[in-house]
Amino acid sequence: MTSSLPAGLRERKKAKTRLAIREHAIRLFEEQGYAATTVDQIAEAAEVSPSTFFRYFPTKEDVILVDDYDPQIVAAIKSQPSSVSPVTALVNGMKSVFLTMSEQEWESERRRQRIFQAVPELRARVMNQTVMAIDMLAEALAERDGKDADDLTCRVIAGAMVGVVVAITPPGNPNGFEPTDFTRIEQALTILEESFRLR
Amino acid sequence: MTSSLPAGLRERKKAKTRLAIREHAIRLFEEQGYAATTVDQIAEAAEVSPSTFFRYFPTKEDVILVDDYDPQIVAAIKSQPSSVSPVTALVNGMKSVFLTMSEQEWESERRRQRIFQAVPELRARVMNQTVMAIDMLAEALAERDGKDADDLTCRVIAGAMVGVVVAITPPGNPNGFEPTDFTRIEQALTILEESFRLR
DNA sequence: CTGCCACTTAAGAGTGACTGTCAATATAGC
DNA sequence: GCTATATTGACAGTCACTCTTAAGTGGCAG
Repeated sequence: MTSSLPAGLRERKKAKTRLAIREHAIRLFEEQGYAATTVDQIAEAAEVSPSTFFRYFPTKEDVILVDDYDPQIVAAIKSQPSSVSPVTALVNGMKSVFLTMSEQEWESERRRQRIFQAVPELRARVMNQTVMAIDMLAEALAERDGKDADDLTCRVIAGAMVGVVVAITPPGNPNGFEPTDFTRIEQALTILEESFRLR
Repeated sequence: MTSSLPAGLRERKKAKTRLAIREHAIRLFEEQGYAATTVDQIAEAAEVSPSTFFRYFPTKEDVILVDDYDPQIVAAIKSQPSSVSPVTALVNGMKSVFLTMSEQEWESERRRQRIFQAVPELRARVMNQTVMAIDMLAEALAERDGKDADDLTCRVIAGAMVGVVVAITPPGNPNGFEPTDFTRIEQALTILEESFRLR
């Protein structure tokens, strides 16, 4: 019950190597800072060659830049009936993902967030990822409501909701995203909700 | 009436060098592509040394990444009475900036946008800049309405409006931001407006 | 069990962005 | 003119990232 079904021995080895690189990378980033850590150091710690590092991650940034959660949230939104308002659907979707995370997952997420906050370069890429999420969200809303995939109103709602989340996500908090902060997001979305007449 | 008041000869020379670097850089980006253009090439074209390039622009990206407009829009918003709704204030602010731009400025802006669209790396930094603009906008709204600088409702409104603009800004259009597209943004913000009860 | 194929890896050379230092030159203020 | 300061170019060095080549390893057919 390690994870899913890594049939071949090759696949398992790859997954292990990938994980080893990421964990050593994050550890080194925490210990020495992001900029001060070289790819060579990460490769050495993970016991692979530097070129192998780049076979697993296209750039040094990507080693820490993986977001598994957005797609899960989008899926959770799609599964809700269109009788639920967009804001409620988003809040429910976020709850179903964040409130079922194990303490271990939270800890891992916290470590990543802390590094993001400290490195403007990484922050920029995370923000960009978030902006990309608007598209997915707009599509999910449209699908749920049986509208056109590029329906303008859906795009507006999706954009507004993501904008609110970004605006409220604690920029000063060095730890990023705590379960506590989640209530703040819910509160902010409620303010938006109260301003919505649509649907 | 060239621009402001470049008293010393030193200042004038600096401004000229800065402009020369930027213009040659943008021209080369258009001709050869962003990645294929080296800093050395830009420096040579602008007749300065590579080290001088980095004295004017901290990174290669920064040579094309200057946004003079956001602060102007924010200023225009602040100057409006609080009787005007946030959305209307934003639309008016954007109008006062974009509709008074000369054709030359539009052309220059189009060229930049075209390069942004083509280079994911630059897109990410622009998006990040846009997200940063939420803070400025939230502050401007709060100041205008005599509220606390970090008033939650103002942050929500600012986030939602910026989110909508980002969501609607033509991602497919290789030219980015045309006067025509501006009406689309206004339309989208109107949809949001109609959904606002606040103020 | 054995040899073959596809995939994965290490090693090394090369490119280009970016940093820091140092000396030479140009400018501004006196 | 003379001096403090600002700007510059030359140079060396680091590091992310790419590409090529050769060797190792798992999976599979004979």
